[in-house]
Amino acid sequence: MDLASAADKLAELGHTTRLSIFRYLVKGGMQGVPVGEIQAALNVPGSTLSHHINRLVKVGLVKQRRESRTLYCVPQYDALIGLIGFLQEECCVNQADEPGCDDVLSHDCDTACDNTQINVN
Amino acid sequence: MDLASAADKLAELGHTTRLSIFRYLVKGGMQGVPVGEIQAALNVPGSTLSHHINRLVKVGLVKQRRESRTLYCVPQYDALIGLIGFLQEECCVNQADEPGCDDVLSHDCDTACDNTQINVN
DNA sequence: TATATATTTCCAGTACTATGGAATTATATA
DNA sequence: TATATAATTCCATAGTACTGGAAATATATA
Repeated sequence: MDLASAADKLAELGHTTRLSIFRYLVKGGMQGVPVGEIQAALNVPGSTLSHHINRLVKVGLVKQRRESRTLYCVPQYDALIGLIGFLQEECCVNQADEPGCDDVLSHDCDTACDNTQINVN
Repeated sequence: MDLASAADKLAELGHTTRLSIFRYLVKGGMQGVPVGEIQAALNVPGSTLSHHINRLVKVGLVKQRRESRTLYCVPQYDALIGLIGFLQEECCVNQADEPGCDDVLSHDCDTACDNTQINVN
């Protein structure tokens, strides 16, 4: 992922309502959640919600699937994974031979199988 | 990290100039980078740069240390790690017994020691 | 003290974002 | 066709962000 599209995604997630929407969609799973259910759960007026969902769709974090009158919103895991990957590779693992974030990020791996030293670089 | 402060950090990283600044600081390492060096490297007017750096400082992604006339900007890895952790835990690992992002995110761990099945939940 | 360097704060203009009621579109059903 | 449901688009208003020149602050040195 390039810097510009990473910034776009970060900006859209950088709003409490939209971040809440995305989190709710993830909890709902891959089959998707109807707009109306999000509206009831998060208590956001319809038009406001629609604007926010549209922004998430525009940057590829959410896709929509219509089933008769109901629009299902589906979180795009790949987009988020790509974003996390950008942050880890471009903004975390550190090119100056210093610890950076590697120690903390590889922590789960180390404790899960504490035999090999993993070099993330 | 709670949702509100995650959103704050995401919003500040969601701007190409600020994301470039943060990435440049990470490349520079933990000793920090003078404001003037960032200005020369990214070719941003001083006052504009100062505004952007201040926003990164306000949400805890950057700290500053003065050494005589020079202000060094230091990236705060912990803040970014916390943010990545929030995204992984709240928006990626999936509560509905579906694959979610786990398969992709645990890939490095699995290949590093392909003996145990790691349960991220 | 006068001057130079490093950076910020002040200020103002322009642009974009957020919000939500009202009207509209899409679809289903009586 | 008339009515109901699901969600969007239209529209206007208010607020916030972005930008950068000019003036101010902080510090060092001649």
